[in-house]
Amino acid sequence: MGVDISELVYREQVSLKGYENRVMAVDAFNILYQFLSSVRQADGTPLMDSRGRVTSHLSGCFYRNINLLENGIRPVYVFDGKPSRLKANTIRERMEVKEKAREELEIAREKGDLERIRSLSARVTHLTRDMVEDVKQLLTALGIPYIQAPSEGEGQASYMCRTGQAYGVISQDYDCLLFGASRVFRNFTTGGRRKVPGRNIYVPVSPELLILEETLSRNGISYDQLIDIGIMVGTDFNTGLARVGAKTALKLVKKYGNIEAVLKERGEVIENLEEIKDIFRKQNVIETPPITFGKPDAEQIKRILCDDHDFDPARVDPYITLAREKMSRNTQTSLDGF
DNA sequence: CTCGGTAA
DNA sequence: TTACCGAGG
Repeated sequence: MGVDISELVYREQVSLKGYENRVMAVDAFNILYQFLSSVRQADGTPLMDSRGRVTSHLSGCFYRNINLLENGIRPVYVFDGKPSRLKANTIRERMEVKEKAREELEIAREKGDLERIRSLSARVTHLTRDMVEDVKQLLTALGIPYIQAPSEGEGQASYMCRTGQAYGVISQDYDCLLFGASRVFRNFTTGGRRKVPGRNIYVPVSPELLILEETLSRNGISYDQLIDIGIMVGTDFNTGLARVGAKTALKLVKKYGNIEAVLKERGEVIENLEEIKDIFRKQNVIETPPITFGKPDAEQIKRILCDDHDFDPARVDPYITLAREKMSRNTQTSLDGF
């Protein structure tokens, strides 16, 4: 998924504390896919309401936002728009992988292999229009703004970070660095551990902050060279060079200066090279999207979660109260600042 | 994923 | 307090 340059990226372990009143651009599709694949029962079934509609995304979105708000963070969700034509291959490959997983899931169900059923169920998840709509409504009810990106959500979120409209981007993907995001937060959650798939063991997971400038300076490369490295390794918009990982790509770029020189030296070609670079450098974005925070609307939240999707009010209510208090306090302090 | 009761 | 684990919808 995305570009794998993790070996080259400078990162720091952080916590959710210490980012009060910071605007964070959330890569919405990225986080929603996480919820869809992870918020499940032991047998792989997602959470559903009484009408059989999936609610995993709503559950994840609600609790995650409560946590962010509780820590004084101001999230802005950024949704994907129309993908670049160069992403067609990646999209088709993902569909094929899902189709294969669907077939394997049938077999696993027949065998009753629970662990396998669970991991395959996570892989076949698909984000529907309705789910996206559900989340947008919930965000509005929570007073959290969202932006519809013209094209790549990561590109829009990264642009907002690069231009200081957001402090950082919340995403699992390293692509954001190629899009120029100065700070990327991964695993930005409260949960301290994650289950290893297929094994009954857990590994500690804590939020980490990826820093673009440090990544560039410590590797002795420019931003353009980082993009070159990403393209050599492979992105959503191109297949990388055979047997070239992040470390090799770094060596090659440092030796020859840029990707064009590397390709010439090796007698290789990458189709649409300039267009791919432009996707990262000259993003198709809304330059100054409106960002307005509101107060959580208890009635709307309860209508969406409890009335429409069977959430237990006893579980929802206390968090609405918490969010409302927190949001009004934040509004107060930001007003005091002026 | 996240919550919350229970065990250590 | 912290770790674990079943349930949430």
